Order: sequence, then C-alpha cells, then structure tokens
Amino acid sequence: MSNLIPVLTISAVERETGISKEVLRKWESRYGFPTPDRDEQGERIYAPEQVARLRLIKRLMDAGIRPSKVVPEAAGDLSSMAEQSHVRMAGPAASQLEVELLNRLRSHDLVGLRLRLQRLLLEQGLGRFVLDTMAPLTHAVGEAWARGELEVYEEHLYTEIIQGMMRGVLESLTNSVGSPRIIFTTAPEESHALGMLMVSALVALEGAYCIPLGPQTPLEDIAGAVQAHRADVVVLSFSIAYPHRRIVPVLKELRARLPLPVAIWAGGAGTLRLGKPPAGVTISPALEAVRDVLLEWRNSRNK
Amino acid sequence: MSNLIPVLTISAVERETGISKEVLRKWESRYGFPTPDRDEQGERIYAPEQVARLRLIKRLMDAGIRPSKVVPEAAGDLSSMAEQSHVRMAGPAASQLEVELLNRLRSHDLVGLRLRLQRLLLEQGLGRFVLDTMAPLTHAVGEAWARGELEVYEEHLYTEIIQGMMRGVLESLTNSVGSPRIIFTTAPEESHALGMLMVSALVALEGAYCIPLGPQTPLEDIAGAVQAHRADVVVLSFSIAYPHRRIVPVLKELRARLPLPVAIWAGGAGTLRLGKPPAGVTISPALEAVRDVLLEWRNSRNK
DNA sequence: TACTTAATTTGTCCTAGACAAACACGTGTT
DNA sequence: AACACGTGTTTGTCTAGGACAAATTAAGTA
Repeated sequence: MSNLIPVLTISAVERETGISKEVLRKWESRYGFPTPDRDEQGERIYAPEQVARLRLIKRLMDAGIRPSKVVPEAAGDLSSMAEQSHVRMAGPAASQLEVELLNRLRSHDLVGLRLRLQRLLLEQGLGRFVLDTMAPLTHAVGEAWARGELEVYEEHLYTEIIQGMMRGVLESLTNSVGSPRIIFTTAPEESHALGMLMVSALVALEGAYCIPLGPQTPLEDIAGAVQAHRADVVVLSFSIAYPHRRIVPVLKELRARLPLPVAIWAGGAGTLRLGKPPAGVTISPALEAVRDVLLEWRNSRNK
Repeated sequence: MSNLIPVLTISAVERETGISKEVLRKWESRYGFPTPDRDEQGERIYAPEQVARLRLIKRLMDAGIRPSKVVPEAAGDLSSMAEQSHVRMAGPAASQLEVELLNRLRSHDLVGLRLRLQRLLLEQGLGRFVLDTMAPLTHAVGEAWARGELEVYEEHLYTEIIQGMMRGVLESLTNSVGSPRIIFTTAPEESHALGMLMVSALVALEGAYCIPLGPQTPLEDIAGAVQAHRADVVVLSFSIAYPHRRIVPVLKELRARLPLPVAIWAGGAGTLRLGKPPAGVTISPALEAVRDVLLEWRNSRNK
C-alpha cells in the first residue's frame, strides 16, 4: 500500500498530460483554469483531480474542440462535450465482432484477444483482415478512447498487439525483387504508425517492395532515403490527430524535395476532409482505394 | 527545387539536442555559449554548427563532465576532453560482425541485412542473439549516428527491421500462464523502445508473462495498467537521450503511485551513471543482469 | 583517511508582456 | 450555392532577469 501522495509539480503535469508548462501557465491566467496551489517557494502544485480534468481537456482538443470552449468551462459537463465531439465522426454502427474484441481489450484478456485476432487473420487472409477487421477495429478503438471509454494503457496495448502481429506477417512477406519500391513513413510529429502498417500489408500482398522507415522521418531524410533506395513511391500517413493545416504544406515541401518521377501517396483519416491536394500528390483516405492506386501506377508505367 | 534551410528555433534545438529551452538560455547568459542570431522579432536562431557542438556537449555531459568544463570552452578541442572521458568519437573497436552489419545498413542492403540477422538469430538462439548481437549492434548504430556516419533514415530503418524481427519472435513466445507478470513501457517523452524489447525477450525466455504497453505511457496509466493486469513488475527503460535529471523523479513518482509489492525495474543506457536509486526501485543498466534480477525476484517470493 | 560543513554550480521555476500563425466569421464575387 | 478575400480573435510560443534548492565540489576537522 503506497500512500505517499505524488507531488504534482508543473513539469510532472506536463509529462502526464502532454501540455507544455508555458501553456499551463497561460491557461491559468487566461481562463482561470487550472488553479494550482503554491508551495513555500511559490511554485505551482496541482491537485490530482485537476490533472485528470486536464487530460480530458487534452483529449477533447485532440478531437478538434478549441481551448476557449473547454478550458474555462465550469466543473462538470465536459462529458457532454465528448458526446458532441464524437457526433461529427459519425461512423457506422459497431459490428458485433468489434464489440467482442473491444470487450476483450477492456477486460484485459491479452492472450484471448491475440488468439482471436490471429484466428481471424487465418480465416480471412491478410487482405480481408486488414480491410474488414483491423481498419474498423482501429477506428473503433480510437473512438472509444476519445469518448473516454478506454484507458490510455488499453489503447497502447491494442496498438502493441496488432503491431506485433502485423510486423510478424510483413516480415515473411518481404520480397526482394518487388516493384514498385515503396518507402513508408510518417511526417515528423506524427507518431501514429498503424495506418502505415496497413497500407504496407496491402501493397506487399500485391508484390511491392516495402521499405519501412518507421514514424517521424524529417523531410530531408525522406529525400535521402528515396535516393539511397531508388524508391518509386513514398507513402505518408496522417492520423486524425495531425493538425489539418500542416498537411498540405508538408506535402508541398516534400514534393519540392523529390524528383518528379517519384510518386507521393498520402492517406489516413487526417486526409479525409482535405481541400485540394498539391499537384503531383495522390491522396486516398480510404484503404480500399490503395490497391487501385497501385494498379494505376503500374499501368501508367507499363510495369 | 526549394532549398529551404531549416530554421533552427530554440524549440527545434531542444528537440535535436535534448537540452531544454531554459537551459539553453541560461548557458547563453552564463557561459556565453551558444550564441544564436536573432530574427526580426528578436527570437533566437541557432547556427547548425553550434547545434552540432551542443550535441557533442550533451554526450560529454552524459559521460560525466560538468557543464562549466565544456560549455564555455573556446572553439575546438572538445576532442581532447572526449579522450579523457572515454567518450569514443572516432571509430571504436567494433567487432567484425558489427562492421559487416553496419556496412549492409549503409549500403541499404535491406534484404541482406534482414536475412543475415535472421540467420544469426537461428544460430545463436534468442538469448545469445539479444545479448551478443542485437545489444552491441544497437549501441554501434547509436554511436555511428552520433558521429554523423549514419543518416537519420538509416537509423530508422535499422530500428524497424530489428523491431519487426523481435516482435515476430515475441509473438510466439507469449505465455498465458507465465510468472511474474511484467508490464513493459517507457516514460513519457522517451520514445526509444528497443531496450524494452530486448529485456522483454530475455524475460519471456525465462517464462515470464509479458505485457507490452508500447512506449510513452503516462505514469498514472501505468498504475492503472498494473492494477488491471495484476502485474508483479513494471519494467521501464531509459535511453541515453533521456534527460538524466528527470529519471530519479520519474522513478520516485511511479514508486509512490504503485503498491509496494509491485517491483519496479529500470534499465537502459540512461541509468548508467545514475546516483542513488530511489528506495524500492531496482536499477540494472546491463542487459546481462536482467536474468539475475528475475531469479532473485523469484527467490524472494518463493515462486 | 574519513566525515562533516561550507561554497559553488546548475537546473528549474517564476512573472508579465509581445507577437505571429491559426482560426472563425462576415462580405463580395463568380 | 460555392468560393476567395479581408478582419478581428484566439492561442501557442518566445523573451527577460531574477530567485531558489538540489547536487556537486572544496575545505576544514576529528
């Protein structure tokens, strides 16, 4: 039984919530929240409940709600906000399978979840598994998390399990002479890599040569990698959490850094409500379309 | 071809070097280094050479040299310091195998590298592979990157390949009734997960039940996960890039949040030159010691 | 040599204000 | 109705110099 109450200094809160010290102080002066106590030296000490609230606020902001709407709000009904925010991502009703898998995750049935997923993979085959199971499930997990129905560690666990499975499978799909040669990565500050893995699996099935760079490669290094590996295509995935405004500039700059024959494909939920894509960049938010994009690439090059 | 020179603002430098904004500003006023230019709004802009120098300074400090000895030093002979403090700047005495694998990485022989590693894994077995191949190789990759001999994307690629291999293997090592039940993760802001994977492999071999949470779990969520999974142990790994100063506070706070019977094991290169570990936390920077830590745990609990 | 005490070093935190980029909203044009 | 263009507001990041405690080194004493 530990009963030392953890002392929540401003840096501890920054670590726990991901909200920077500067912002924490600004919110305090602008919106009157949070309202930390002070210790003998006048340094801020945060109450655990306020930290919990700050995490919720962070979640809502990741879902697109602006600070002025959530931070100053008097205690209480942030949950209604959550309702409101998830309305805008009106997804299809969760299937029975999704419900079952989500429940396994919530009851921490690690082994059972993994076995169930592996079995589905065998039953459906990789292509169908990715499109029909993994994609909707990942979406459902994200939604549940945004609604506060899943703990952070439960989401982490899901990511780990599915990533482990996919990596194992991709390992054995590696094709040393495949074409086109495709580099997979995400932009800096975009840490979500599951989308990338899904696309990777789909095109690997079609015989492409996949070069996984991992998430968060600086644009300059992407250009370097393209040259070094003589890549034909760069795939970037943007999650819904990535700031919309930055997507087009990033794509434009990458386009400028790469030779024209190298194609750029962007995908992920972040690209869904995107305006006009920059010239020379193919956008396909839907996973189902990836195969067609690949086929079209092959046609246009007669390969 | 847009050749945008990357603008090195203070936050960019913080990201690149791992030195916080506050410290960067204080060094400037205390030691007269670094000496950033200012833009129109009076904000700091750092020259790339100074950032490189800051990286080196960081390494020297990680090796135990105090800031006053390195930061103010006039241009030039930091290299003599390096000698003095056992920081290897020039090519280290790498084993023949390491050289071969590094070369494959540098020549972008993705498939060859993977095959070679897989073969080594089969030859040596998982335990020896982790200790004798993966650990030194990972270290060598980090060193080469710090010396500027490896591009960022090459390091990313290495991480991806080895991670893919390990995950595939760990998948099949999953033991549904193992003991102890161990949660693996890293602190927030620590994104390096390879160390975690290595420990995970070693203890899985010994029959532990591994719960991989992925990197960067907030401490509160670690506590939640411990409860949900009825875990016996939490393993945290700190890379050399993680700010030393923050390690002990993080461990202390986690200790305060967890029930006492739950053990905390910390490892990774970051914990090497750590002073006194907080009570109730086991520190073992060396991978080789992990097995003993596990055995001792079992002895002390008669399990 | 071992151990306590004083001096220094060093990272973190503080306040209060400035500013540009991101955003929301209204207006005019096609 | 759809789209481009201003305009006002919001919001995160940056700056300055000072204060302070924890960590580390140096000095003094048993």
